[in-house]
Amino acid sequence: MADPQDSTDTVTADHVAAAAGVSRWTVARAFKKDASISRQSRERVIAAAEALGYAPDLMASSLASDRSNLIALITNDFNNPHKLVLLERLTRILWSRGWGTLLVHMSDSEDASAALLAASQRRVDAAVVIGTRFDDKMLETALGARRLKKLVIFARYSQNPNTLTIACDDVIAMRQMADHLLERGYRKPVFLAGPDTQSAKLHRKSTFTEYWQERTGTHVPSINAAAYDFGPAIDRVTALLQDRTAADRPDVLVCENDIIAIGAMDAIRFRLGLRVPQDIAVTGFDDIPLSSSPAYQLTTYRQPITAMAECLLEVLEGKLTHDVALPGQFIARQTT
Amino acid sequence: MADPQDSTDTVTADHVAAAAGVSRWTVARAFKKDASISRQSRERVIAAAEALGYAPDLMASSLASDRSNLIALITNDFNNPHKLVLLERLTRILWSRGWGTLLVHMSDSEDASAALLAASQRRVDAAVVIGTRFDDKMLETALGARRLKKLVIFARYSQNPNTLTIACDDVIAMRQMADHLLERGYRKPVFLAGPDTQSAKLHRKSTFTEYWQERTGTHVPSINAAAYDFGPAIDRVTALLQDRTAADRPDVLVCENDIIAIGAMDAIRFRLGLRVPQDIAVTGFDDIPLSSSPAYQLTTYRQPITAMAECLLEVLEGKLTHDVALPGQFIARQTT
DNA sequence: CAATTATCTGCACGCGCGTGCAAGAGACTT
DNA sequence: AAGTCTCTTGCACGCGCGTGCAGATAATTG
Repeated sequence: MADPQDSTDTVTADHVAAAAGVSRWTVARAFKKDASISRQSRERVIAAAEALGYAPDLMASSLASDRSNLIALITNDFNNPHKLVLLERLTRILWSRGWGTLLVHMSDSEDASAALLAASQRRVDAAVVIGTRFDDKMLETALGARRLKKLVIFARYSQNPNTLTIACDDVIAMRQMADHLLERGYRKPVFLAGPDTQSAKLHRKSTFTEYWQERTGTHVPSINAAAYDFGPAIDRVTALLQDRTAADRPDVLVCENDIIAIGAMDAIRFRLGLRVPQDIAVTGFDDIPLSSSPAYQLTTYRQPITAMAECLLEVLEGKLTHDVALPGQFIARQTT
Repeated sequence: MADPQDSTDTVTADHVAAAAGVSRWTVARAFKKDASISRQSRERVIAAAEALGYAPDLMASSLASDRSNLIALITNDFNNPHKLVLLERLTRILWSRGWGTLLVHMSDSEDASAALLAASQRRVDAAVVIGTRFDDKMLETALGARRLKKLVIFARYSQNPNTLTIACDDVIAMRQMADHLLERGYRKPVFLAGPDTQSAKLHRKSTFTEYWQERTGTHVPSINAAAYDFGPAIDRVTALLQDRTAADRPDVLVCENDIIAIGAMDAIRFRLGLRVPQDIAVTGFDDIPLSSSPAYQLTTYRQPITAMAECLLEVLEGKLTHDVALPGQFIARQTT
């Protein structure tokens, strides 16, 4: 056993053990919940630890066990402010339960494998892909090349059987949205989606169009913005509407998310000089902070992020092993 | 030495060593830049590693050396979309150079110590406090209680001598802003700052007011929003302006950052029914994506984030040991 | 060709802690 | 009081790799 009295500045469990008059392993037990240790030993150890400023080294702990308590948060879509909300909620909740979060950027599917590799080199217990645009090929890469204990798709759907999906229930959401629009008298919607991905399932679009068809017997045309960002949305909506007469226009733009909806509103107001909702109504999805600002007042749907994060915790703890889709909250504002 | 032939699925350097017919240490050298190793051994090792799917375990590596190549990114202000830009840039650049980024949430200065503790328990090589609101007391806690090898304040100023500051040069920026406003004929500015922190130096405000005083001999009144968010900014600006006559109003609101400026614009337009810039001009700081949208077209100042991130790398590599303030880029749009 | 130098390789030891087991200390029964 | 059970504690070993040095090999020189 190393001499705990030496003059290095790092305090290890050995130092605390010596100070408390117990063995190193008892020190470890004092810091472990539900460990078999007497109350008085634990108190003595904790007191000694505080006096010395000791805290267990999680890195060494990870090496010895094989849990790192580290989660890789993987995202590539940094244009959408909603990501900030998701990141905030996830990091806060995960850290409070003892999980560390490694933020990983993944711009294209080429460096997806690099990102996953880097994460696995740090022994992450799970990788969480956050509501991002990706194709299933990328997921295959992720699951194949490197052993990742778990891969969770958060706030998005995946049809890959080896992943776990935690998302908002888009079916409930979009039906509620459609009901709301029908009730308000809208009859000619156009669906504005993000970029056309190969395989990530666009539940929102398919649910809305199918349900609308079912209720009204009419087809819903759809268009795509080149990216999940307001700029491309502005361009696409301007292109769609600029040469149309009032009779020829859709009466509502149903957008896949808020950031695109905001682009759509900007196009309607500033490029075409029309009014929302009098000339064209708009709906979004996510309820980003900006959507409640007086400039937009967007009718949208809020994802149950906190509940989703709680689910993630259960998945990480192994208590939950199946996909989850949770209902969120419809929010009617001034754009419909 | 453990038998490399056993059936566990984790591939260690021992397995690769056996496959390549060299020792474990030669394997390590093959993965280390500038290591003393012959070209052919390196090639043989790399080939064997690829065949086996080996990648060095960074966690074990951290334990053995005492560099973790991990950086804690600490932030508390998740309302400002600018944070997303900063996070994106930092994670991308840091990961590409081999640093991992741990995202840490720090809501109040109470759990600041918890956050720093958690980070130090993971042996981070440095903590980077990102452009966040904080007081120096919190920094003291951070530096005192836990050994952190380095503490870098990013995109913000600190007067604590034990930290390193990497920021945009607010003095150059705000003088340029003032010159621009004077040139356009504005004479009655009000400065809109964020919440009043005890000690974080508000360079932007003091620079602007002092320089304005110097050039015009007139005093610049200033007000504070309750948070760095558009909601509180709307309230504060509405309160400031609602009962004033045109003659009694400021002619320009100089805002500490874009998100506050956007709140100010919303207040001017939607609460007071006035026009920007005809009735009141507005300026911001940061050039967040929304500022270039047709709805705002905000005159602002872009921080040199990439250059700042490069500086951070040099600090992490120990090549740079003093504070840095870099000039950004003034961007004139339609709000002045 | 021997001697010198430059280049490359192997190894003992340790980083700080977890796992699983076995021994010790009490508490309780008959 | 001896035996049984429960609670608590100590320990050998290993997690995968880095450090610093010494020995081995190759390259160079006179």
